[in-house]
Amino acid sequence: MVSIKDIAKRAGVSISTVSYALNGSPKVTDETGARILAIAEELNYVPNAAARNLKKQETRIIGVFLTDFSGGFYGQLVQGMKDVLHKKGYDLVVCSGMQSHRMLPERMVDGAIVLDWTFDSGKMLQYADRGHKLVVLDRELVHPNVNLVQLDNKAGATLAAEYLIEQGHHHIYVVTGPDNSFDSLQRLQAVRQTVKRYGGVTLTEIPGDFNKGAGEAAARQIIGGYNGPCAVFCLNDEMALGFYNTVKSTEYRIGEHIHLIGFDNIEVMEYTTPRLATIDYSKKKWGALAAEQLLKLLSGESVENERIYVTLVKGESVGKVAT
Amino acid sequence: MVSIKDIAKRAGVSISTVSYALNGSPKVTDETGARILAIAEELNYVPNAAARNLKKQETRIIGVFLTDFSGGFYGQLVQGMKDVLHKKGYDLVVCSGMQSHRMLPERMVDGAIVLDWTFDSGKMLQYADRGHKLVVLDRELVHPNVNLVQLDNKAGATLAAEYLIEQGHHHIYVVTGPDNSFDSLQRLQAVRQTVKRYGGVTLTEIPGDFNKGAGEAAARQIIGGYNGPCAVFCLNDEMALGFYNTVKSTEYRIGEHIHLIGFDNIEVMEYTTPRLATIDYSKKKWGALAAEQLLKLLSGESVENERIYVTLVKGESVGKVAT
DNA sequence: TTGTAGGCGTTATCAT
DNA sequence: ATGATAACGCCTACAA
Repeated sequence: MVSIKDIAKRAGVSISTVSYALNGSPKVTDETGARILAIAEELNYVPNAAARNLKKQETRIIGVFLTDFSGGFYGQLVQGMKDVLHKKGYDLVVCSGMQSHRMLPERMVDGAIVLDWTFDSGKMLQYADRGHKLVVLDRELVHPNVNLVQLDNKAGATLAAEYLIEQGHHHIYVVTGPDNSFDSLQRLQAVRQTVKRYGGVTLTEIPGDFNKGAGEAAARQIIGGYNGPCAVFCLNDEMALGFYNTVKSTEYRIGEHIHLIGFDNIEVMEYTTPRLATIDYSKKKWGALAAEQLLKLLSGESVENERIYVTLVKGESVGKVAT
Repeated sequence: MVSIKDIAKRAGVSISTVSYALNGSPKVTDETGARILAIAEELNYVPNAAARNLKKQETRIIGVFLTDFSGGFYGQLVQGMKDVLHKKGYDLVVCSGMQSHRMLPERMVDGAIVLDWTFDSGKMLQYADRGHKLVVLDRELVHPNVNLVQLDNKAGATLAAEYLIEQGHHHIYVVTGPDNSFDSLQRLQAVRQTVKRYGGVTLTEIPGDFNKGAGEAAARQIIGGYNGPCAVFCLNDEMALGFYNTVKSTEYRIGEHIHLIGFDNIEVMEYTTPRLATIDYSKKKWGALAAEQLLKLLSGESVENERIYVTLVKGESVGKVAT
C-alpha cells in the first residue's frame, strides 16, 4: 500500500512536505506542491482512513442505526439525512443489528442517529456520558448530549381514534407494537385517553410487535369472534397491511364489516383496495431535522428537542356506522 | 478517552499485559487477567477502532453500496448479507452516494458489495487492481478480485416478453432503465431478441430511468396515442407502479386496455388491483450469496461467478387478447 | 508471566 | 519553504 512515505521518497522531500501539499497548505511552493500532487496521482495514492481518524480523533462519518431495512419507510428518512450531512462534509453509514452498536463508542462514527428499539437506552446514556452525541427518534432520553426528534405520536393516535369514533364506531380494537417501543406506548396511551374522553366506547387491546405477522394474527382473532362491525387501529402500517391481507382472504370486507386505520403512511398504503386510512408525516423532513440537530450537537451548540407533526389520511377503509 | 495506558497505570502493569489480557491471551495469569478486565470494565474502556484498524490493517467491516434506500427492495437483500456476514464475525454498513465510494480505497471497509450504477466501473477495476475485493451485482466486470452475482436478466425478460406475446399481444412497449444500467440493457436485449424470434410483433422502446416518474411519463405518452389494446413491459417494478398509478387516474383499465408487467416483484406489487404481473427472485438469497462470495474472495479462495434465477409471476394486469 | 520497544500512516509542532 | 520528530491507541515480536 502506497503511503506518504513512498511519495516523499519519490519526490525527494520529507513526509511533512508531502502532507502539507496533499492538504493544500499554503506553506509549500506551488511548484513542489504540484510535483508532489502529480506523484501522488501517479502512484495512485489514497490516504488511509484509519491513520487519519486516529490522528484527528474524528471520522466525519455519522452512523444511522436502524432495526432493519424492511419497509419502504427508511428510504426517505435516510435521504433527508444524507442531503443535510453531505452539505456539511459528513458521510453517512447505515448500521443495523446489535453487533453494530459498538461503532459509536469505538469512535468509528462521530455521532449517531438512532431509530432502533434494539438499542438499549442504558447503553445510549452511557455513551452520551462519555461524550458521544446522539439524536434519538424513538424514545425519550434526557441528557445534554442527546437530542430528541420525535413524532407527535399523541396527536396522531388521537386523530386516528377520534376519526373512528366520529364515524360512529363504539367498539375499537387497537393492535399494539412491542412492549419496549416508546412509539407504541405513546400511541396506545393517547388512544386510551381519547376513548375515555368520549365515553360509551369499548376498547380492546391486542398485543402486537409492529410486524406484518402480528396484524395477521390480530385479524384472525377478531374474525374468529366476529359479532358485528368493529373498528381496528393498528399502531403501524406494517401491521395494518398484515391485517388487510388476512381479511382480504375471507368473506369479510374492510370498510364494511371491519374498519381499519394504520400509522405511518408507508408507500404501499396507497395501493390497497380500499385505500387504508393512516397517519402521515414527512419522513424526509424527519431525517433532515435529525441530521441538523446532530450537527448542532457536534458543533457544541445547545439544542432543544424537536417534534414532527402528523396529519390524518382518510381512506375508504373506514366507513360510517349507523348509530 | 480511556485507553489501555490508563488501565495499565491503574493496574500497575505494562500496556502489553493489558493488551494481552483484553485479547484473552493465555500469556497472562488468570488472576492479573481478571483484575485487568475488572478495571477495564470499571473505567468503561472501549478499544479505539481507528487504532486497531491501523495496526491490524483490517476493519472486519463490509461495505454495501447502494444507489439509494428507496423501494421495499433492499430490506431483504441486506438481511441476507447480514445473516451470512455476522456468522463470520463481520459487520456491515450500508453506504449510498458517490461521496461514500472512497471508503473502499481508504480501507474503511475490508470489501464491498456493489449494487449502485453511480459507482464507476473504471474506479472499481482500479480498486480491484490495488487488491481490494468486490462483489458486483449490477454489471459485468472481469477481474480476479471481482466476483459477479447477477440476476438472470435475460431469462426474466424473455419470460415476460413471451408471456405477453403468448397472451396474444402484438404491440409491445418496453420502458427501459437508465442507459448505463447493465440490468436494463440485458433485459432490453432479451426483449428485442424474443420479439424478433416470434415475428409479427412490433416493439416500441420508451426510455426510462427505473424511477416512478418514468413510468408515469410513459403511461401519459401511450395513453395520448392510444389506438387499441397494447402491452407494456416496464423493466422494473418501480416504473410499472408509476405507470399503474397514471393509468388508474384515467378511464383506461389495466388488464383490459393496457396490459402491464414489471420486473423485481417488490412488495407493493401484491397490493395493486389488478395484481401486476412481474418477474420474481429471492432477494434474500441474492444478498446471502453475494456475501458468501465476498468472504471467499477475502480468504483468498478463487470463486466462480454466480447467477440468481428468476420466475414469472402472472397477474390480472395481463389478459388475453383475441387475435 | 510480564515489560520494552517498534511500528501501523497521518497530522502538526517545532526547528531550521 | 522544508525537515525532523513526536504523538494518536493498539498490537506483537522479543527481552527479561
